[in-house]
Amino acid sequence: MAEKVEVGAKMARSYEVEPIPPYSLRATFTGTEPAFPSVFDGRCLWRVVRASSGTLIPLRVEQVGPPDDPLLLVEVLPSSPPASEADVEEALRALCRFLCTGDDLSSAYAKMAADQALRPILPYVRGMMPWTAFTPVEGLINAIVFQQISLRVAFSIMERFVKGLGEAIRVRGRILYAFPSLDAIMRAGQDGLRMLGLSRNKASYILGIAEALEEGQLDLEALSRLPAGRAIGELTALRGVGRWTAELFLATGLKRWEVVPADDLGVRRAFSSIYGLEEPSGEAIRALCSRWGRDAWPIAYSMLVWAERRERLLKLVGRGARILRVGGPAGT
DNA sequence: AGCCAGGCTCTCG
DNA sequence: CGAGAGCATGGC
Repeated sequence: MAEKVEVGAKMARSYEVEPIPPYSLRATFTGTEPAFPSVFDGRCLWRVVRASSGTLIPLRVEQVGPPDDPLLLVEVLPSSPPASEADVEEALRALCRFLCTGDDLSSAYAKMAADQALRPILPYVRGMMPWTAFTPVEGLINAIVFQQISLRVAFSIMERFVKGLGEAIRVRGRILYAFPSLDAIMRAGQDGLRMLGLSRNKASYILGIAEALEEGQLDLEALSRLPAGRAIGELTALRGVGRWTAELFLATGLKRWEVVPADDLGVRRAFSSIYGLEEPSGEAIRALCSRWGRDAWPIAYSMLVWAERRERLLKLVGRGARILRVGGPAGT
């Protein structure tokens, strides 16, 4: 321990990461924010990583190259205790997984280009990586918090949850938060969680999951090795986890991209408007996605973002000017 | 004001 | 079994 004190105490260390192009941090996070405590300020992504040693490691990431020749500058900000080499390596690995720097979307793009309805979307989503949770645990808790309520509300509750239970770190004149530990969540208990805006049900779901994780009855990483169907089965056995939650978790928490939360309201809206389907069922969407294999979630996510963005645009235009209608379902 | 929002569980018939 | 109520907060 002692010899590491002077190494990282004051000086920030920085690293370079070369993502697989095309890659755009800005396209990935503007309009589609990461869940708190990951923060994107328009230029940099800020995040505190909890290493398995327990050390909290604050990171700052900035993209310096263009999407087709991308380079990420990662700064390991000073912390106390200072991060060891092993801590830093672990933090960088987690960061790259989160940022999808090693994920090649070229086959997803090829499939979109070959699809009449998706080809026009492609230029708008190139370089945007699928929304991802920083860790599996975070992904599962996010998915539970996101149930039913609007994204706006869900994000604000996540922020209260993290600020209420996660460690705060002051760095570069900013306050960053670590995602709450399982201990902190369990200490908060039912009442503590409810105070943060969670419903009775969601508070108890999250407590149940935290306990199962702590006692080793639940191993989220182990689900990575199961076929998707079996993983969904294991997950839905948990109280508070239905099919939607299990699928969203697999796609965003474990990056099982052959899985799409097909019953999701936003996904259904996207498939409806882009393919001109009327109230498509989850099964209809699954059928369409199944031919995309592991590109299913990146493609569905692209559709989701584009449809949402277009909706917002139409709403905006609708207020002032005349609408020039382009494509979409023949709605009356 | 009241309803809906990126669901799930519990209850009841 | 299928249908319905209740739930947290924020926006419209």
